[in-house]
Amino acid sequence: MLSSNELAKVLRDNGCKVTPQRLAVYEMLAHTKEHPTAEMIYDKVKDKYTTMSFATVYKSVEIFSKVGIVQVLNTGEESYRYDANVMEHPHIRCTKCGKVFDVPHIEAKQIEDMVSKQTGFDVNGHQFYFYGVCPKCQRKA
Amino acid sequence: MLSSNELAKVLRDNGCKVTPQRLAVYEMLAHTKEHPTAEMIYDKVKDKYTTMSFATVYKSVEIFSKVGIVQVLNTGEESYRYDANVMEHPHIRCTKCGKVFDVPHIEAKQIEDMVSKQTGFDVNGHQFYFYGVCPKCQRKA
DNA sequence: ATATCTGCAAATCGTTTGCATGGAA
DNA sequence: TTCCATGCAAACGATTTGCAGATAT
Repeated sequence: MLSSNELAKVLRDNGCKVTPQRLAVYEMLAHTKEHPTAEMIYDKVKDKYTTMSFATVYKSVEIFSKVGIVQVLNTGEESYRYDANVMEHPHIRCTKCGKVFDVPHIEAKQIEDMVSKQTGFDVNGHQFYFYGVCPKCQRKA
Repeated sequence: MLSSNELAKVLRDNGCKVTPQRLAVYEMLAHTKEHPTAEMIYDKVKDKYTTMSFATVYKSVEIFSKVGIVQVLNTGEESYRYDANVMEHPHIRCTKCGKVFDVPHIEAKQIEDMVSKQTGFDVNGHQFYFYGVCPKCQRKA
């Protein structure tokens, strides 16, 4: 979660220009907890920047991902989701309503160490996805 | 991992016909550890059944997945991978060569319980993906 | 006999790319 | 002024679908 100034600095430090579109895309990501897809970002940002295009959304999140200020999620759906919280943390998707939530915390270091021992891999990352029915959908049933 | 007879029974019990193509696709999946993509399945099975089509591969794995004898993996790549081992188990992908391997075992029950308490979800599944460099690629470097 | 399956080709959908114009430095 | 970015439209790649002919039961 960077402020606009911090974001601008990161972009410039990486030889990228600071544009209103990029600010808007990052802003949207920093202010949501819904782990939006490219389409959700586009729909939201288009309200303010009516000329916004899908291409710009994709190009923006690609840069953000490359410079390490946004992470890309793939929860097994058709489309990617994006998260401005770059701390590795588990996610859980409701199989009824499709919403994706954060899971507070899991001490993954030990687990990675164990996996490294078991497989001989030099482990440098992971993604944990859980699936189930969210509290709201449980109440509906 | 079902025998041909067991597979035939499962298919018939679900109102599906037993065809040579379906047997071949399942056979291929049951005899590999490489967690193949649809393309890898197609390439392999085409050697024996020269008329095999992509459509049939996709339709076959969809049925297998629906009746619960194949699981679909999504390790964050462009394409899905398929696994005839339906036991929930973690996978690890080498970021150099792209190969996907099984991770022996993690006691996930406790972790799911913890996630359930933290989120209020009725948790009924998970996918754990690890990323790193495999032993072979480490030696090359 | 009849419902299902195969396999081709066309369609779809998310994502990427080429390129002319526009904007940041 | 000089790149780099935007945004349209076309391209792309994995997957899905429609449908006519073939096959399992």
